[in-house]
Amino acid sequence: MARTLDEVAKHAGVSRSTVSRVINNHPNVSPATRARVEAAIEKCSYRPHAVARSLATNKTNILGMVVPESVTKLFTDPYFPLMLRGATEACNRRGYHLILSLFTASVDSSVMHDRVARSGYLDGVIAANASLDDKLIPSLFEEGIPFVNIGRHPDDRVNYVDVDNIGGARMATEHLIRLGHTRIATISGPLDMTPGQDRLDGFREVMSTHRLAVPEGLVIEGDFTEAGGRAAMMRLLSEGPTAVFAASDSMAIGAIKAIRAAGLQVPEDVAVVGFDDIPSALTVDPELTTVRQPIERIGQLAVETLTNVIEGQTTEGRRASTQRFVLPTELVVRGSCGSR
Amino acid sequence: MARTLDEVAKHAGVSRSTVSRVINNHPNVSPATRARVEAAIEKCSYRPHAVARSLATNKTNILGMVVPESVTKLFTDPYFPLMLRGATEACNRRGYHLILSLFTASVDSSVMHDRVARSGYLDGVIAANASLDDKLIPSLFEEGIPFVNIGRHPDDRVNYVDVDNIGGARMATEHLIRLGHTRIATISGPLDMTPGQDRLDGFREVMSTHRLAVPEGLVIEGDFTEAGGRAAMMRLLSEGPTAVFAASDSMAIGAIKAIRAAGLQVPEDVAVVGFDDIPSALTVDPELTTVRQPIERIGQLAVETLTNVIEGQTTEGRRASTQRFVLPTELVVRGSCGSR
DNA sequence: GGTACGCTTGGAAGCGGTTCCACGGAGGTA
DNA sequence: TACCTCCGTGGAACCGCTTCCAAGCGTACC
Repeated sequence: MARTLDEVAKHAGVSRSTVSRVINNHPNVSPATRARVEAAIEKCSYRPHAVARSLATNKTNILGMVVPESVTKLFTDPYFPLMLRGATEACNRRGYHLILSLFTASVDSSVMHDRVARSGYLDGVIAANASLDDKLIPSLFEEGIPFVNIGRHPDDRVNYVDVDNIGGARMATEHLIRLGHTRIATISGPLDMTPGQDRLDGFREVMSTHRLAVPEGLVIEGDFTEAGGRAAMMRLLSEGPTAVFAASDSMAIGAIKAIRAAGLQVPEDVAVVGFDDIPSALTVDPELTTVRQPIERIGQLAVETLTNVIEGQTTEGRRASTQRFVLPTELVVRGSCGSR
Repeated sequence: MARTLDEVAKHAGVSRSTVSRVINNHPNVSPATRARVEAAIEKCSYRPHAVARSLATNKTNILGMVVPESVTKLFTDPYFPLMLRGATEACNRRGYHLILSLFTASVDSSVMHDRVARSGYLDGVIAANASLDDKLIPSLFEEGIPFVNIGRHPDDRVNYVDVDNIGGARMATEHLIRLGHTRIATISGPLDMTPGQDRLDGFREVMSTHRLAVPEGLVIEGDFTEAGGRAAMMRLLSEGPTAVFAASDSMAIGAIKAIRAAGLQVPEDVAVVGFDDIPSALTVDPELTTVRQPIERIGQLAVETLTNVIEGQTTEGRRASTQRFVLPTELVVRGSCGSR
């Protein structure tokens, strides 16, 4: 029941410095002393006081996962739990804790920024899809807190982990074209978020390569939610597309419902392709053709990258170069595009 | 850019005790001094060092949300993000941080227990649906860490927040009986989890009240997942039920797919009722009749209860009585039960 | 046999706050 | 006027750990 180093030291008949050395695996402790101290630690069932240790070392082993307000409303999308599970898994392996901060309307965002950037508890921060103009990133720079963004960022000091959104959108669009569609609509993500932009860019690029027109009316900006996808699809239907590429599975599911509600069939009348490959892509009928991104891996990689940065910073002294990763995406063909 | 109390004190021409008093709103500071100190704080854009403060006060303002391994695999179910969003929202309002711990197979659970119960960082812990025999709860008692469980717990020292699972199951079952069904099957949750038990109990109770038989073959234990629900339903079909009560929406969705795969119709051949009212209850066709539980509110209430316990403990000196809350559930009738 | 070096170990000074205690001065009462 | 009280403030101890520094000792080499 000993709670402090001193008590353990007394039990072992050594000084508290020595106990500290044993705990931290310093090399210069004689085997005999080490054994004695370890026995005392065991006997006292002693655990070091993490806060005191943090104060002395200036390291907490706590990371922050920050979800900006613009993204908090999407938090129920299966994307987040999956990403979080990857992140916590990596934290477990690396011996870090993860503080989850969702920006909510109930608290002023400047207060939240302070709590994240200046709490003093965080060794580093993962920004979950901070949009390009989010004030979070400047405030992290200002406080000098190491961080990794999920999603690309133009500032070349920003470490990030992203998926190949453009490539994924290309594959989806190519696939629809290959199936013979020429009048293809798209429901994009929010265009102030990089995945929204990139998936639209990939779509436009392929359409243009194939010299297919993309009239104004065939592009509608969605919000990544099912309701948004449904609403967008209702408007698109009047334009008579034979296929639609939705920039998220949730929106694709909404689109399918809108198509059905209009008395049309998927994929016979309108083919649908989504993006993400969330579990409900298999729930919907017909099963959704979609672009799979390695969501759980993103969370893992973000944590791994961040901890590398943190630890490299202290051991190497100088700041290593910016870390950036782009993970591949993959087309998963199922029933909603009508290819079988 | 002052980082310490001393620097601020120097700027203001006072001692660091006085600065500390200003920051903590101690009454005995003259208005003039207070103003001078506040100006200095502002000018230095000083923030107290949270870790140092925690060491001195023995309070971190950090809560832990612990998800046992048995539950981590369910983490992608929309239940968790919703509950988490409620919890983080309450944390934001109350000025706490939330550390999220998912027990994962990659790290030994005894290590995880230590990291939760003995990290020294946590003022309190929320156990997310710890099963009755989970070793987490004893180890929290042992360490004397205040905690709240989500889900009832028989130990009468345990604070908990739960929903009326029994009542919800009763409503669902009553509804099916009211529609004329007599051969009603159920896919229960895991019976080592209290929601699994309670929803089954509510079902059995109503069936027995109405003197309806529940042969062995009409009760199958599921695992709260869609795949589990599907597998369970495939077995149930050979028993020829006309209705099924699934103890979670995910399982209900799986059941619907199994029913369809067998060439039958929902609700014409088999009526289906779920539990939870997750968003995809509206995605599935037909929309799912289900029992709504206030998921986000559970997370909020858990945090509120926990912080009350923590703060009551320090201010009142003596431990207040056990805190327990059971939130009501509500039947939401949609298409899958055939009532319209 | 003496010196130098290296390995162990203990002591003490932090890390950046909070808080107890004591002290000086002002105000109130006898 | 003398004494007591209370308020505002500074000093110092303390929270529990890490780590620098110095000292003691044994060994090896000259």
